[in-house]
Amino acid sequence: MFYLTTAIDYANGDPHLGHALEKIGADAIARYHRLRGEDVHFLIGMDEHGQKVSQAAGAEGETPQRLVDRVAEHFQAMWERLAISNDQFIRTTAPEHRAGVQALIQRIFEREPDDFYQKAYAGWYCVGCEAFKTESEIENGRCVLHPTRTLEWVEERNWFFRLSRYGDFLRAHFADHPSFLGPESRRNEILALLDQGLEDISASRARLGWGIPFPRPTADGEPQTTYVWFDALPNYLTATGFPDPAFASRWPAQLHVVGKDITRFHCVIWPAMLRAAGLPLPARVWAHGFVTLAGGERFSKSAGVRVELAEAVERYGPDAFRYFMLREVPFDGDGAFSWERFDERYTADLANAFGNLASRAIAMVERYCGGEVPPGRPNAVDAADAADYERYRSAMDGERGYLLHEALASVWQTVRRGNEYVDRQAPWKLAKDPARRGELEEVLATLVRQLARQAVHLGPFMPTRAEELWRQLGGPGSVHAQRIGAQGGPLDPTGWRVVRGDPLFPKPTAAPPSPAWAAGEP
RNA sequence: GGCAGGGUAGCUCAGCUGGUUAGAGCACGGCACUCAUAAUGCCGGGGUCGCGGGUUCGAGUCCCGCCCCUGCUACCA
Repeated sequence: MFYLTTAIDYANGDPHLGHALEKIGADAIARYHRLRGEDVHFLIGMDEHGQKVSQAAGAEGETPQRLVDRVAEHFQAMWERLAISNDQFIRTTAPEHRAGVQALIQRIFEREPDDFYQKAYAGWYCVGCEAFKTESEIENGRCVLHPTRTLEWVEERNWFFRLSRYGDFLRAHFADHPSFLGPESRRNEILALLDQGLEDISASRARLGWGIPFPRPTADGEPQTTYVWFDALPNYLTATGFPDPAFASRWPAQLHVVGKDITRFHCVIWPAMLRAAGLPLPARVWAHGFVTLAGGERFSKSAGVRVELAEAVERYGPDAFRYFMLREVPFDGDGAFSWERFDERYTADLANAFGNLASRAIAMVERYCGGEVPPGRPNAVDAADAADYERYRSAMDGERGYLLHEALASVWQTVRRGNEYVDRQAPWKLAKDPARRGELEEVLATLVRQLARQAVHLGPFMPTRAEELWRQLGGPGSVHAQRIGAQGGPLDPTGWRVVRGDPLFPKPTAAPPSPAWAAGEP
């Protein structure tokens, strides 16, 4: 069982490029593991509690539940549009999640009663925000967001979780499991954090309205609401059905895909919570970077201008968008989005290099072989491709981390090789000489073998276009049903009947998007 | 401030434990070809390898100093 998750998205706005990058990347990983024949469970979801949600709802004159219902629909519609293949979609407002969170807390109370304790929390409280403010949120003694209001010094009693106890455990776990957190730079940051020592964290709040009731009241009798850490992070666990004993058939997760900004929560707080509950830890956490907007172009954050996700997806369709994001933004760091780069990549990589290679190969099989792929044996081209696919594999399976951009680059090495091979062999010349029929057939068979491999390996990245190529090649069944790795023998397309179709990636006809950028929130 | 990682062709980057004329892709110029979405292949122009010292027969690659950029330095989900 390969159980992987993405961070649950906070339901206070619609999905943007950043959300999409994470889901697309995780989807490629999930689909890759399915190609390897593994039993995959892929979880995505929404984080729907908290002050900001209830405030946003209040501002729009509706209930928090109605707001999150609407936002969740927007997210799910987008993931469907992007062909995200999640097996499950969890929402923290679901009754099952609520029950799971409370069960987890109870379990910690039972196993490690000393890990929860009550303490008066004191701090500057902003009535406008309905929340306590930290130093960084206070300027001149006033809340940055509500400078007209006066901050109140408020004390309330709530539950704390003894995170400080788990520093040694976490250090040891990191030492024993070098690949627990990647990439390396994030790992080093967390190790530095652990060396500083940990402080305890809030587990409940009294003034929090929109959330899961904390299972135990405090001594002053005030009902408590579960604070974010114990509400949001356990979604990965509650999604398995916990505390139903069957949860163990899926837990622990093999991989949490998260943004680099929340690695700390996933690599310190979450493991400590699980440890306290006596539950196994996830095998790995991968922290991806962010999509930035290219400076010096038409877009800039300072101008309050941003790229609309829907517009980017519609530009060349979901598959091309997925390709661009995962090729251009290294999955272990940041990368910029710009329409110019998007157009360049689309034209050079997808339309010219790859789409056209498929077009010319399929056209020649039709013209010279009546559409039936001639027999052929693996040759030097296959051997060279194999080396590229070995790099693809090591970039995808976590061996060196999750370097999706490198995997794509490896496939494009084979595309480059294919174009070079066609020109060198010049099958259109061979076709004019009946004596060279054998050579012609070998060349065309080689090309189709290459394309078939490319279709299979690009399936995780461009599921729809890969399937369309597979269909045009005359491959059996679905490209996504193919298996690579140990169980998969070399593909042999002999006898397939190719079907010329529309270009996989038609050349752009329209000019780049007009300056219709929307002035949004910065 | 502290810790960490970076500054290499117009753009995005590769250059492992120091060693022949510093590489790739895109973009740009020329040539070739015609199967193909006027696509592709080949050749080429283009870089004081952030700045200044030092070690060495020899440094983008090591050492010192400086400049600039990014991330982290815990209750925002």
